[in-house]
Amino acid sequence: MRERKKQATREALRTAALRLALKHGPDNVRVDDIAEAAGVSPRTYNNYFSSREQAIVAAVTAQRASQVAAAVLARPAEVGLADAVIDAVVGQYADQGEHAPEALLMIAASPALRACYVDTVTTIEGPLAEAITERCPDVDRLTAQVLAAGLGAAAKVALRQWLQSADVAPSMPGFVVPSGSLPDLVRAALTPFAPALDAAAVGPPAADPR
Amino acid sequence: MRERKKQATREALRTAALRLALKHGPDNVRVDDIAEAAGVSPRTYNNYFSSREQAIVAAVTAQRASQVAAAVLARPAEVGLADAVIDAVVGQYADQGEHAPEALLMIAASPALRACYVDTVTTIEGPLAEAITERCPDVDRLTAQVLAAGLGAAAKVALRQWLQSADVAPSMPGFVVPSGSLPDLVRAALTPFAPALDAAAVGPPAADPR
DNA sequence: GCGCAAACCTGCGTGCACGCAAAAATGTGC
DNA sequence: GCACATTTTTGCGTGCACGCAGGTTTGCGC
Repeated sequence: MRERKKQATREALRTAALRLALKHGPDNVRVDDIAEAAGVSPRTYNNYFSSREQAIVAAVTAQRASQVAAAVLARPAEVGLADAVIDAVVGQYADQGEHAPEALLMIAASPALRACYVDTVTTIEGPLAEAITERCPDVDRLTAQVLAAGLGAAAKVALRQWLQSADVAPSMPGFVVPSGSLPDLVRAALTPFAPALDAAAVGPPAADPR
Repeated sequence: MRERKKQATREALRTAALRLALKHGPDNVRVDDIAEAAGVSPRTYNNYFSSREQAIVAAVTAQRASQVAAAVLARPAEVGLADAVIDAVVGQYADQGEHAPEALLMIAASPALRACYVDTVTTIEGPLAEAITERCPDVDRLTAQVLAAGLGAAAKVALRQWLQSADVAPSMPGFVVPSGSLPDLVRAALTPFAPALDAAAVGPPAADPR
């Protein structure tokens, strides 16, 4: 019951942060404003989010981590690890939720928000590693962690590039329209790791014969 | 000639930061102290380093980025990309410089410093990507970036684990002795990516026949 | 209901990162 | 050597993150 309230506060902070940021622009929102809008003290804000941008971004990326893990395990057992994992991650960026378009535009326009948004990919690495070991119990812990981290890093590269493709053009402020399909870019970024994933899934303890 | 002076200031700040941190403990050093010891204003400090920990850590990791890139290109052309790259990265953690032992101990003991130290691995990713494309001009830019990022992520996992292996044991403060060989750990962390590296080096544009 | 322990929220104080604009230092053409 | 354009340094002000030490709420056993 206590947990209920905590999640509620989290949610309130997230949505308040996003709403205010969209309304007044990301630089014209102070932490105090968000806290007040959510009905908590400014100090409490930092018990939930350790930076100002984090709350705004969290409104968009809230349950990505758990979704990815679930998606990996949801793939039929026949498909290889590489396909399962890559499809799962790509799927996360296929459907950006409801009000995401405007939010993403704002995030793309602000360097600080961009960086924070890209960093949230890190949160999927833990669950992803667990999902990998669950699907392939033979790969050892370190390898699973490393593979998950590698995939996360690849996704970050893709995200960064997609978000950046905006401000290369000397466009007027607000005119940031990331070009190309994000899912395609993510898939392209993850594909180089397919050999590593399949190799790990097949013969983890096999010392290479030399 | 101007560049000279900047590098000198950087160096002064780095060494001053490390010296003071070792002397008084990492938490008892303010940026004002470091700045004063280096003979610049506190504000200038933040023109060179964007966080307090960064200067301390930089004293240990200063030219790692360029060294890795050089090491990759130094390997004879016959050895595969995977071996070349992995050896180069592992080599970076084989010989910790002169006064590193005590510095590393301090870094391992402070969570903030640990995080910052791990983050410096990011700086090698750019040069590493360049080195990869230089060695294998056929791999496209995105793939090279992704591979470099993946390797960086793997190295971070290894580093984090090594540094953390200390405070698992309920040891008394200061008694943090990372166990096991760091180079071995790093190699183990990077090895899962070997198949991906070799696959990229061999047939990058080959669409998989289906 | 009642008291108690744990978890949580809050105010305060400190140190820090960084934008901004003026001042100082460093090169450049003449 | 002298005026000038650039780059660096610096002081100042603001907002932010977080440790700490109470006060407040929440849930549990009785």
